[in-house]
Amino acid sequence: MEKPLYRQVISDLEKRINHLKPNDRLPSERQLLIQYNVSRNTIRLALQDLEERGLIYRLHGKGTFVSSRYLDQPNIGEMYSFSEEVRRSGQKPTTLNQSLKLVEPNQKIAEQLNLQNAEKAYELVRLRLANDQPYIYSKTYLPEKLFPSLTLDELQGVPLYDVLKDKYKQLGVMAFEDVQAVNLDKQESEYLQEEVGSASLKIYRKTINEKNVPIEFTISVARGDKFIYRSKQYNHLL
Amino acid sequence: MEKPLYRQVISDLEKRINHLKPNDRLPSERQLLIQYNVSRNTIRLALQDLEERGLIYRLHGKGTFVSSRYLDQPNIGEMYSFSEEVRRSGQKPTTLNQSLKLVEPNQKIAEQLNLQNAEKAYELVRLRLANDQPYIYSKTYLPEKLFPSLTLDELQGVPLYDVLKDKYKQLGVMAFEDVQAVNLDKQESEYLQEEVGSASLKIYRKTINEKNVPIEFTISVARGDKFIYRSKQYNHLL
DNA sequence: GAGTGGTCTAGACCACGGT
DNA sequence: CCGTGGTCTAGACCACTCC
Repeated sequence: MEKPLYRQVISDLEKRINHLKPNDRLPSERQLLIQYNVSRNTIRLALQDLEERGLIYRLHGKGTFVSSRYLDQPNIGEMYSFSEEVRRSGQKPTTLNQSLKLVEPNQKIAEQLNLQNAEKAYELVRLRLANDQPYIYSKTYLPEKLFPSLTLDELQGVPLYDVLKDKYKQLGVMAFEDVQAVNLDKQESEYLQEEVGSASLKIYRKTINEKNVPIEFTISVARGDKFIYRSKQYNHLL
Repeated sequence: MEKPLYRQVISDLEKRINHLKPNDRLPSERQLLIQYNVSRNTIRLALQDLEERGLIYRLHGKGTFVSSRYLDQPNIGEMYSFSEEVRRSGQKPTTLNQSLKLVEPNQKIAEQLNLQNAEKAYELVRLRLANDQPYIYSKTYLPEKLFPSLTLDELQGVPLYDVLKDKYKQLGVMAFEDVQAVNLDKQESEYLQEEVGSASLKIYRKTINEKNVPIEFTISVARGDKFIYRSKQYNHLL
């Protein structure tokens, strides 16, 4: 059970790219298919992956080039880790796990997690602070099927993703996020210690594993005056 | 000069998806290649695009399915392709180019565009609408150095990025975006025909070319009740 | 076993950029 | 003109899911 060919090509090209400088040219697709002894389709699968992830860019009629990445903020475009971000900015992150309950998901959540009939989900409520000031209030839903007998205890002091990965062998490989501006309602304003009506960010995130199965769905509310959502977009349509 | 086959398949499949419900199953790839009379490769190119954009998901051995949406409202996303996104959701996009002026940039903008001393920048003010309703009010700054003698005329009816690319040979390969929630001030509320104080999204975008030179900086304000910012995050730790 | 998506081959022609 | 990436074909076998 070998790794797919195009995955091997990706790994090798990544190494080669690390030894190159931004805007250096890579060998042409026809040269690469000889070097790796694979078909052009396989080369293009690999290059497409590298392009999507922003390591290279291609110019029709000219060639394939190394992107100038890592030049600005290093963490954007990657999966978001609140604690790491806060620490990076020199502040102290705190996570208050407020409750963990097994619940009957409403229709919207069941849809997001692809739950059938009466399948249940854990609801984890958290409040996240930086330097003891509230930043984000969030509710995370986890399919019971994938995480049987989850307890609040095992989540204390450990990043959620680590528990999902190490204990339950569920690794998130991609996340879709929708960001919306909303005015805070009464309950949210109490948690975030901010006035009712203040602008804040509502973030919906669905994380999937390598088999495209949803492993987590989170709805967060973040203080608008303190929180900035950053992302990176690549060529494709530009 | 036809649209590529797989693009036509994408357009058609998007229409079909709009008439389906989340988690509905699409025909198999082998059924689709008969329906469209193309090769499997072409079908897979189309499906891959739809999957990347989060419209569908595929499960090995099971099939291809319609993704669930986070929110009920028709979602418009992706700053950099407003017109396409709007068209995609079956609405009519309009762009009102309100003014184009050569200005002395303030410090923040000069910083973002790497402008020296007295170098100037064009300020392009635009209002973007879907079905004649205002969605986004934006100010775009373009270095005069890169786009000498830009005129409002040449921007009419053409996507901005096309003009930058075709006439000035400036191709954006990457964009950094910061998204923040703000309460609308008086002027913004007039443009967007929304109440003062309503939550809205403020989006700062810097686009760079293949040489890592900033070619554009845009500050946008988008109606919070209509606009959703969508992005995808990867786990780079694999 | 039948049907699905995932990987892979060996060709072909087109569109674009530069000489 | 040649070399580049972009599109496309018609096959093949593998890995997974469900019955």
